[in-house]
Amino acid sequence: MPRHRFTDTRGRIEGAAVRLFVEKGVAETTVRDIAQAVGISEGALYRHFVSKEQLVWLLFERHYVEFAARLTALAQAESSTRGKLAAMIRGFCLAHDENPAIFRFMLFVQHGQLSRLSPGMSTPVEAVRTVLAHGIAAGELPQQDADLATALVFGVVLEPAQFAAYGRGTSELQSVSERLVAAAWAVVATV
Amino acid sequence: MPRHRFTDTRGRIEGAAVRLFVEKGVAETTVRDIAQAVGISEGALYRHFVSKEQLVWLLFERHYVEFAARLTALAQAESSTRGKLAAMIRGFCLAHDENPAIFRFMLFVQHGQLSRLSPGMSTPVEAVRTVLAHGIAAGELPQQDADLATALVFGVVLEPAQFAAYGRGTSELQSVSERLVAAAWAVVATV
Amino acid sequence: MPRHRFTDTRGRIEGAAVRLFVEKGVAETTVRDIAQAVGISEGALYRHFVSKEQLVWLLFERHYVEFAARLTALAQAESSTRGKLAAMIRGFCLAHDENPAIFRFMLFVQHGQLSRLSPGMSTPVEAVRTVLAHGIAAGELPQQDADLATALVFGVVLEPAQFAAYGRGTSELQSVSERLVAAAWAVVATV
Amino acid sequence: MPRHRFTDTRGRIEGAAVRLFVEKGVAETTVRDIAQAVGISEGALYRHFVSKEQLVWLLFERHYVEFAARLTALAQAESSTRGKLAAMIRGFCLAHDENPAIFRFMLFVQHGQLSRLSPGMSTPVEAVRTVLAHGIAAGELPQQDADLATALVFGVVLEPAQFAAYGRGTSELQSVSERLVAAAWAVVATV
DNA sequence: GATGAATGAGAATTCATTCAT
DNA sequence: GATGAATGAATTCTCATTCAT
Repeated sequence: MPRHRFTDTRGRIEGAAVRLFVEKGVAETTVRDIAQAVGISEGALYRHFVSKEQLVWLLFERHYVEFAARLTALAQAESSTRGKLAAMIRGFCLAHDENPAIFRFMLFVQHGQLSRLSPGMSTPVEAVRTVLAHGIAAGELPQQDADLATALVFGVVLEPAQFAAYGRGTSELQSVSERLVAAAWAVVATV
Repeated sequence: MPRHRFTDTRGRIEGAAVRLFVEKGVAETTVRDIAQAVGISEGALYRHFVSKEQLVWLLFERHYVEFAARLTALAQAESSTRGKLAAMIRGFCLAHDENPAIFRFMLFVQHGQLSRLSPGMSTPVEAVRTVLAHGIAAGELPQQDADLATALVFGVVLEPAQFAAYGRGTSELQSVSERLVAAAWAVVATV
Repeated sequence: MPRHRFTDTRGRIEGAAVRLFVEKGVAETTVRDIAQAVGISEGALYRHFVSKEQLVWLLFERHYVEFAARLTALAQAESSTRGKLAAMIRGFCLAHDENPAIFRFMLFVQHGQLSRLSPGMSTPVEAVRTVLAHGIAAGELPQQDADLATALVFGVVLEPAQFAAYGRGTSELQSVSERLVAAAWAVVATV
Repeated sequence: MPRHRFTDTRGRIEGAAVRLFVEKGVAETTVRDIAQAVGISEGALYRHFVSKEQLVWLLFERHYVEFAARLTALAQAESSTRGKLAAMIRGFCLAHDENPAIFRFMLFVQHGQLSRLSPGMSTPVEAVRTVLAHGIAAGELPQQDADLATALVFGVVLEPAQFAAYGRGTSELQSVSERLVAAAWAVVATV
């Protein structure tokens, strides 16, 4: 029975950490920053996390894997390549708007975490690439390099998110999700 | 203009710094790392740069401004919006292939520097946005939000560069530049 | 006298502490280490001991005093100096083999504690020294410095224990106790 | 050219460290303690040593190996086992009196460094054991376990050193070296 | 211009101890 | 008696920067 049954210190640490990592960068965020944001001592953090490094990795890995699964599920609910791609793009927009900090942390701030992913692990990149590669093989998309196609789709959805973070354009993506769906399709259908 | 024709310590510092900043991140690169890469002492670095911060800023600002000017010049040499955009995309690819480290440093690594740009300063973003806004005003492009259009164009060119950096797809962009030109056009012409 | 016949948490703490102190050193053993070894929480330890320091002192002092008394009793049961010394050496060997961890803790690990002993307190060193000093005074041993003689006797019995701890020679001392008796006698009889 | 050509900061750090390690123990000596004793900042220490751990190891290993070589050389200059042993005992006494702090650090304070010695490395223990084993094989000493004989010889010389450190008996060993030589011989000749 | 030892302000981490439950 | 989160002081170590030579 925790001292404060309803405080959820661990969750508050995670929230503060993601927010600070996005705001200032991982290296620029000190353990003290996080502790102060949560309102606990620095030492207390170490009851919940082994190290700052582990905290970064945990946050990244969990959200990255969850988001990959989410994208995959969205794609599987559709039958056509176009439908799958559209569903995924909308999934990106939704995820961004639900929690822009986590979205940005996972997709921009990574801080070298990508190289720690174990080879077989499913990632958002793999999720999108799988759909596109199948679409190309099935003739639903023109013949093209699947990696490049994947990069273009990611660019179409990530760069508006990046712009949003810098105050250019809308701060939420769902209002432009159909535009992004159209752009993503255009980019892979037009070779 | 090198200080000493054959040593050009300053240039070697800049080169090593950009490379290390891109490889490991700015915060993760120590002054000692840079000095060792160049083969000089740490103290000697301060003959050439006031501080690490100033070095980062100098590198960023110079290349960012130069690149903006380059893009603007490329656009001005063309008359149609389509021509201008195509020229700029090819300019992106060329700049990337000339020096991927500088390209990445300027467009990915530097985010902390963006806020230091003085308001009126011309940037790559402004260069592209200007062309697109004119195209929209002139009816050469469908009515749309210029910021979003700019983001999409940037996504189309930056994400393949990002993928290249992670070893996905080609390492140079010029081989796919016409594909990127087509994608960029598709993304702004298809609303 | 155990507090609870079947749990005896206090005894288990003491046992685990001695073992860990010997294995890793006092400073290197954390309260958490001890608590984990016993299977209780860190806080619970403080129900039984005021502080880590007090635990160390308690363990040391109790065993040190007990062992001194034991040696004295063994000596008193003999009449000749040779008999007294032999009995004490056998007592060392027996004590070592009964519980090598306590033996080592008391005689090797504790050096910081020695200075806390109150001046008049009887110690193993005093026990041996008393016997030797009497033997010298009574002419049963050649004239010599009693402190040095005591040191030599201790060396003869402690160093084999030290070697045993490092896996050199036998792990128990009783199998060589007569050899040690002979060596101890040789060392004080041969000047 | 060092800033202070004649300051020998590194040597002063080593001296202060050995002294403090012996006085207070390795774990109880902080990097700050050492820095203050030398009169430099904590950070400055790290220009000379990679870590506290490395400093401990360096000090231990260097002196341990040197002392082993010294003992071996002393033994080799003699022909009989008795002569070799006597020379080594005198070598122990000399080394102790030259620098009691280093002697104690190397032979008592070790702090787990012993386990880091590479298997083939020559040590003081090996030096003594080799002489004794040869003496036994050559019939110059009675048949006996060489490890136990080595332990006894070490006990005869180390325990007086230990007593000296605690203020019992003489503070220097050379005044009793012939007594220790006799004791050492008695201990291995009397089985 | 160059060197590299030295500084001093943190940074991450550890740990004995406390205390609300 | 027991729990384990929390504290706060210390500890090891890092690093941009300075400066005597």
